[in-house]
Amino acid sequence: MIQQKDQKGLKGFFEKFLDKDSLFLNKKALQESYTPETISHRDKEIKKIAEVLAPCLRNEKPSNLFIYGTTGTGKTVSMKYVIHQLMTLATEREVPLRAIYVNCKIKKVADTEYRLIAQFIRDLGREVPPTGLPTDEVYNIFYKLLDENKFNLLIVLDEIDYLVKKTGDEVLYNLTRINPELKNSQLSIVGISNNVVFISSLEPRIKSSLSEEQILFPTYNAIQIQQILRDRAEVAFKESVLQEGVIEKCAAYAAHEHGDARRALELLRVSGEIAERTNSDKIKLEHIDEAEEKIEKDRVLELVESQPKQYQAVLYSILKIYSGRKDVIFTGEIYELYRTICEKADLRPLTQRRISDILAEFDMLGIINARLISKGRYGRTREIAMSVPSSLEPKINEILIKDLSL
DNA sequence: CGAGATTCATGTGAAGTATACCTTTAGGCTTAA
DNA sequence: AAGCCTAAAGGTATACTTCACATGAATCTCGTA
Repeated sequence: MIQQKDQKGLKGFFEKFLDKDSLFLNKKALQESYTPETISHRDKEIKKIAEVLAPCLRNEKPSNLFIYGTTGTGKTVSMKYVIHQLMTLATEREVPLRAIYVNCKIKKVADTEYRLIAQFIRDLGREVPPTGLPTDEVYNIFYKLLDENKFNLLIVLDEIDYLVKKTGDEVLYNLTRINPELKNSQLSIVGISNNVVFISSLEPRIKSSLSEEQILFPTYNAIQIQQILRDRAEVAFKESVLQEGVIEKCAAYAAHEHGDARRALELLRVSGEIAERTNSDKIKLEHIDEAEEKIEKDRVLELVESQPKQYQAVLYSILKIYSGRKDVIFTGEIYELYRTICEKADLRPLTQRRISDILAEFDMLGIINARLISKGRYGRTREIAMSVPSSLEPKINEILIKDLSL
C-alpha cells in the first residue's frame, strides 16, 4: 500500500521502473498460453498426432483421437502446436479446415452439454443465448452451421474427463454420431485427459468411436524438464540472469511432482518476477523457494475468491472447525455450523443434499480432502480435512470474512 | 462366541420446483396509401 | 392494410430441493457350544 507521503515519489518510481533493465526478454515464453517453435522430447507424439490428423488437409475425415497422460506432460501444447501448423498450411493451401479448442474444466463455459455445443457455435462465429433454447435446437444450429458451409471441423476437448463426470457421456455419443447426418462437412474429435483410466470407464460404443487412435504421453524425467526449461529460458530471459543451478532446481521441484513441466515453467517465471521485484540482477535459488510458495498461495486464494457465496460459506465452516481442531471433520458438523453462518451472512441455507455435492466439488478442486468412511454403528459420512498449507488459512479466513461480510 | 440382524448418519439417484432466460404469437398502435 | 412494437404465453436449462433408497461397519441379538 502506498502511503500519502510516498505519492509524490510515484512518478519517480514508475520512471525508475521503466529505466531499470528487465530480466525478461520475452516473458510470454514462460506463460501457459505460449506455444513454442519446437517442442522438445515430444517428437514421437507430435508426429503421431500429425499422422492421425493429416487427412483433414486432403479434405478427408481423420480418425478420432484420444490423448492421455498426467498433468504437465505436454498434451495441450503439443496438440495446440499441431493445430497451429495444420491451420497455417490449410490457410496457405486454402483447405477448408477449422479447429475448435475447448477446455471442459472451465466452469460456466463448457461444463454442460448445452454450454459445450453453444461454445462450439460461438467459436464458429454465431451467437447463441446462454440458456432458454432447447438443447436439441442448439444441436440443430450446430448442424446447420456445419452443413451450410463445406469444411472439416476439428474439435479438441481438453480435460474431457471432467465433462463426462459432470454430464455423462451422452454428449460424446451425440458428437460421434453427427457425421453420417452431415452432407457437406465432417467432424473429428480429439479428446485430451489427465486421467489414464478414463477411457475404460466409457460405454463401449463411445469408447471405440472416440479412441480410434490413442496416444499416451509419458512423463518427463528431470533431465528432459531441464532441457525444456533451458529452451524456454533462452527465449524468455536476457543473457546470464540465471544463477547457476536455478534450472536444475526448478526441474527437481517439478520432477518431484511426477514430471509436471507446466509447473516447472511456472516456477521459473514466478521466480523471475520475484527476482525482478526485489531488484535482484540475477535469479537466485532462494527466489525459487519463494516462487513455490507464491504459486500455491495465489492458486488457492484465487480459487477461494472466485467461489460463489454459498460455496464460500461452506468453506468457511470447514475452515473454522478445522483450524480450531486439526483433525478430520464430518459432514454433519459442517452442515450445522454452515446453517448458523448462513444466518449471520444473510444467506438462504441450502439443503444438506446440496452441501454434499458442494463438498464433493471442493474435493475435486483439491481444497479439501474428503474420504468416504463408515463409522459402523455411528453411520456413514465423509471424513474431511483441509488440504491447503496451514500457513494460508489466516489469509483464506480473511477473504471469506470479507466476502461474506461477517 | 459368532453369524446375522440392526442401526446410524449420510451418500446418492431420480424426480420435482423456482428462476432466469429464450422464442413465438397475438393484440394494439402507428403509418402510409 | 401493412408494419412495427410490446406483452403474454409457452418452452428450456440450471441450480437447487424433496423424496426415497443405498451403504457398510460397529453394535446388538440370540442360538449354540
